[in-house]
Amino acid sequence: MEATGSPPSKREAILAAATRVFLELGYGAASMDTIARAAGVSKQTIYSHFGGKPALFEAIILERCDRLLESLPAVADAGSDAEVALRAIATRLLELMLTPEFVARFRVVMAESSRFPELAEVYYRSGPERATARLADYLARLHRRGLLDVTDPHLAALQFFGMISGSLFLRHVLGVVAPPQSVDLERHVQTAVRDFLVAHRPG
Amino acid sequence: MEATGSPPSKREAILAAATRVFLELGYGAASMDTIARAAGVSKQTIYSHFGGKPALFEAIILERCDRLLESLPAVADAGSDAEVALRAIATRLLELMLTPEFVARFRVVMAESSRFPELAEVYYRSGPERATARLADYLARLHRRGLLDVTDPHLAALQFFGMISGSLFLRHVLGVVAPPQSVDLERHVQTAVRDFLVAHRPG
DNA sequence: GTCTATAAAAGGATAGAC
DNA sequence: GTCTATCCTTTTATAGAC
Repeated sequence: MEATGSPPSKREAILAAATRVFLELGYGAASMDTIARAAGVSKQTIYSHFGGKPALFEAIILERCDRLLESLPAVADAGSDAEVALRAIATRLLELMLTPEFVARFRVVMAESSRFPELAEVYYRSGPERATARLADYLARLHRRGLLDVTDPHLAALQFFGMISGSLFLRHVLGVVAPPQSVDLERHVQTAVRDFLVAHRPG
Repeated sequence: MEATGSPPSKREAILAAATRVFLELGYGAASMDTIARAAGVSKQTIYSHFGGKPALFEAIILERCDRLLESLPAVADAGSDAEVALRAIATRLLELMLTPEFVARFRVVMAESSRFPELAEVYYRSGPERATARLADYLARLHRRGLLDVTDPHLAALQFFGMISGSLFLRHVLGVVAPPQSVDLERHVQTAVRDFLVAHRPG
């Protein structure tokens, strides 16, 4: 909104600080005092700009909601080999989802999904859902060109993403650091993509 | 612990009420006052039995932690067809994970995984990890009998569970109720199992 | 707009009677 | 063991000066 110029305004300072504090402490434990101190402003300034704690929270969650998707490769549009493209997509997805910031954001959105149902839904629609739709489009194109056998692109996309990220993300989001059976990410991606291609081999 | 007899003791009333309140409101928003009222006891009685809020929380999470796994079918041990067995496992897994209680429990454990790191780890180890290990065992047996080609049972189990539950659970845990593209669970399971079998066909 | 100071409320924990 | 009443801290939100 506000097409304010270049100087790092108080508003931006508040947004940055609030993001840090909310993601680190969660909604409940993050106090307006802490955020104010972290931003180097007074509490009143925050209330002037955002109105209250709930509004500030929604602002910082929705702020970068779309940017997460942008980083998913448009590699699907490149005319490269399907296996190469799927590996690139899978690798990028994992790199993104295992990021501490992504995990923290996911945690806090889910934790507050009862208090902010609309927020959780917007988060899902602008993130996972659009990513799935984009992959489904790509798979449909491969199907039409006869390179892959995908009768239900949407379902296939869901299962592909689940196979890639499902178990690993679960472990990460629960904060399990030292797994008994460590997983080699590269090998994981390679195996999953190969299995997917075998299952959808045309003819 | 306490081999107390049959009468619905105050302790059990507290545990039941605390479970309800914690799962519904989350750790932060659940006050000891609310729990006391819900249990029909005074606050002091709770403090006498459990010592404090953190201890009470850990008690109610760890209480049923193991029971979740028990309900996963030991169907793998039956000498039935691999496809039938995998479908049964997948179906049971989804039935379990899409339960409101499971989702609520998962949400609250993850939301508090920063405050209770050990708790989150115990939760993971006694739930997802053991389930994965059990499935990996089953896949290894199928491999030895030449019925399936599974060189890395643990990895395959992770990917199978991910493919089955990953995307659907994500959507559920974010509270998305009305999906744009609804998913037929039975069809989902059938497709996933078939793809898995094709990818691991021996020979 | 921004700050300091304060109000008003809620929650975790405890003291003391029975 | 259990209850009632209370203390103390923290937190959201606002009032008023500059």
